[in-house]
Amino acid sequence: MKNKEVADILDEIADYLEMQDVKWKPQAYRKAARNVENLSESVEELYEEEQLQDLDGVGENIAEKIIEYLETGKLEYLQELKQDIPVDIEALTAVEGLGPRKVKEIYEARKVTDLDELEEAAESGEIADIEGFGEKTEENILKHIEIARRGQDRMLLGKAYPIAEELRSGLEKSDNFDRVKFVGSFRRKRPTVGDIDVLATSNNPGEAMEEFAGREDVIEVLGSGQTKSSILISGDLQVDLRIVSETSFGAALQYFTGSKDHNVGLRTLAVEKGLKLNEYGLFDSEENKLAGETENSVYSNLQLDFIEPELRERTGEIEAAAKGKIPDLVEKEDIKGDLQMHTDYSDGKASMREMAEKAESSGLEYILITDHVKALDIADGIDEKALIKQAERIDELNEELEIEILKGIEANITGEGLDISRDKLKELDIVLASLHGRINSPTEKIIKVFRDYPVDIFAHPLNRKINSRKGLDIDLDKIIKVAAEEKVALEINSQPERLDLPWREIKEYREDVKFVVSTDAHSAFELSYMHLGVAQARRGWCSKEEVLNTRPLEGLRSYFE
DNA sequence: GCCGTTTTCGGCCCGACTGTTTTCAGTCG
Repeated sequence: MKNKEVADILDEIADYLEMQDVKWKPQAYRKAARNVENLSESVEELYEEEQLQDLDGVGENIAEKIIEYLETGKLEYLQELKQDIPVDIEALTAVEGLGPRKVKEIYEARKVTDLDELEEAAESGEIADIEGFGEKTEENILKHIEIARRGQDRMLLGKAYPIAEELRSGLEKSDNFDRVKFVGSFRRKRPTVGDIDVLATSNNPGEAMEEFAGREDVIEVLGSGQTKSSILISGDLQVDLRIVSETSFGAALQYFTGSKDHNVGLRTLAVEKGLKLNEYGLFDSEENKLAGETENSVYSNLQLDFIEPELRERTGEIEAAAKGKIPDLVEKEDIKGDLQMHTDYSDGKASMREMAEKAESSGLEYILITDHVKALDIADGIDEKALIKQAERIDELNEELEIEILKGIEANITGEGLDISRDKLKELDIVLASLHGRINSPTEKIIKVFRDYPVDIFAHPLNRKINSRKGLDIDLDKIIKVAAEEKVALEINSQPERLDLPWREIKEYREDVKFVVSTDAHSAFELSYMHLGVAQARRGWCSKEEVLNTRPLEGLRSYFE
């Protein structure tokens, strides 16, 4: 899968063209880059099937360049562009406030090509002297160069959540704020967020902005105006606040939630209908406002069903909404049980009782205990003897507690099969299998395990870790075909750094296979991650029917039998 | 460079904010 790689190349071309003040081409390259990046299949596949030009924004020229890069690993055109202005464009534009044009001017005036040279030039006062630059720009460069150097990863959604909630409760308590809503990728529940966007209404915009910029956790105020402010809070997390009027709150909510591509699609549709859509509302050709107070009114006036924020990624949601084909998405309240968690029998921190009581208090009807098998060296696993003891303990707790505790295990897919015997598995209610290390020909091994063992759930299928580990290179088409035949459900793992199966794959396969959403909790607190997994199921267009643990216990059992 | 049931040529999103300017360009989202 070289989608990200190809997208980066196209973005780099756009940067260089922008430096040279070329018109329109940069946008064309960026559009193509976004569409390659957002592909659900691999760009290599499109190339092999000679379908690159079917992609919106990819014409003859860009297709040729993609082909050259895929075939040779290089791109002559980009090399040439680089020769004219040999700078590390990616690193330099990562400095807040520096874009391609300024990078070019700094290069031409001071021969700065990378972050070290930039720092040197700024420290010795050589930047402020460049025409069009000044003291402030130089200061800002010095202030932001360290952040650029750290090459910040986007923050995990699960990590941003508590920060965002605290922020919201603070703003909601204040008299300066009336309505407070999250927008942007946080509202769309993308697995990672670049910043947190907040939309608000206020009777006192000036004071509201002042209060926002004066918060205790503010490290730096990046900008502050009448309607828009940006701050940097602890952990290098940027928070943007926009204050809008009550009458256009819905339109602003729609606009700032994005995604950008979704909005482009909506605006195009508006234009086709002779209307105009912006962050202030939906207008007809005489500038009469047709909608804007609520988000719903914007969609309904475009003759569209309401589109949930999680779906707004331009993967066909606008077309579906026009035909009334948006699925009724699964909700966290639909979830009746949690089918992966670890206890102090293996590497979990809490006892079974603690886990069960916490799950019960959050309204679940059943849980599945899935400690690791001992053979797995990454965790302090459970052996067969302890498994018997655990089963007895589960029986005891089931006598005592309302919630039903099911017996399970997370078995490891090894080179030879599973690291636990078939006989042992038969004594369990539900069996999870997963991959941890790397093995040779994983696709075949996984399929063999599905065929040979009574596996019910394939846990965290790609075994990816966001920002640190790429997913396994496995053939999901083949695996899911067998999973469907053997009634193996695919897990949507709710751990913030996993969120695996990822949403694009969920969307692609949701008609072929069933899913379960589980927390994989290793502590009682982590049981609260369920909403993160549900959000990814929603991003994957899943309805309640496609998620097995929305069923009451009997329904779940009957599926796996 | 891409795209088109109004076009194969002429459009391509645009407003807020900052810093540097005396009216605007660059950046960001």
